[in-house]
Amino acid sequence: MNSRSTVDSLFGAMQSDTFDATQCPVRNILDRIGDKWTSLVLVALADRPHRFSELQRAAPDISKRMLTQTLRQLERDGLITRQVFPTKPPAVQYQLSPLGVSVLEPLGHLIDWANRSYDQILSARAEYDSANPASALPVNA
Amino acid sequence: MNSRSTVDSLFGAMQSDTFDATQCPVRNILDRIGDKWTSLVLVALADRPHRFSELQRAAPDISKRMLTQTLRQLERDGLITRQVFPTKPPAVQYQLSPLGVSVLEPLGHLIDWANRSYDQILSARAEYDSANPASALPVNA
DNA sequence: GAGGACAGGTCTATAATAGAGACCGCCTTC
DNA sequence: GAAGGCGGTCTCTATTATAGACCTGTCCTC
Repeated sequence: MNSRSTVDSLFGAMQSDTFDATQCPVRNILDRIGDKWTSLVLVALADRPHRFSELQRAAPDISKRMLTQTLRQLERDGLITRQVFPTKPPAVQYQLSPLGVSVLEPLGHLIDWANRSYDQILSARAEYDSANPASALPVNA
Repeated sequence: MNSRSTVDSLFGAMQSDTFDATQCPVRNILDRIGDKWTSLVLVALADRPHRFSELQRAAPDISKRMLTQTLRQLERDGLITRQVFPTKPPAVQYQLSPLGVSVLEPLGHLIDWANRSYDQILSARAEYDSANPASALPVNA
């Protein structure tokens, strides 16, 4: 039933019938990139290495717990490195690894698209909401 | 390899001090792109328009509820269109809008990166986990 | 040598979210 | 007239995120 005509070479693997979506590399990674804080941290670190509390200040609405978790995941995935300096008050520096740097380029494309398209999306939302006034997202209501 | 200057200009706005992260277009959109099902749906629709149940079959582990919700959001954001055909059993067709098509390119870059980097990430994870055996992610434990 | 400030976290309790799966009205097919 | 597909919605429960208190140090000041 499922048309397995794989037109696009990029998406082909994701569209084949035998594809096991539950252990998809792409989904695995998109889940990480897309979560609420990861990309923010990556962008902050794109500029220069940051200490823990610098990152906290850069994104004031992230809780310590979430920041720790995000950083751990990124470290585990090899996108950032964590360096502890045994200075007077021990300092911890996070910085992008080469792999982490390499994600900035595709991420940058997406950010660029987001910026370019934001207006369109906002007006699409406004239009949708005015067309569906009472039940914008009935599933959630 | 990586055009650092481009990155800087792209991320500049996100790095400024006055930047209000809570209503950041990019985060807004990344949250959507990055959520568990959105990109999967987009990729499926990249091939051709799909009906509701076709999408369900394409991603067997998505529940109807989540699929509905994902589609509503995408429709609201103007990335896909929803067309109801009053046929014998009424059919609903979802397809990408021009805006939806336009996101495929940056998304494709990211997917491409994910595929290329997956091995590195896996081995980074393995290394991390063997270096931190008991407490891979203590925050969650 | 007590008190406070900071760093870099961890722990707990609660709110929000995702997910499974039952249900529904309508139609067609057996 | 029973069964099954379509395109959903609804309810209930498990998972996850978030806020915010707490903790272990090391300074520094008094």
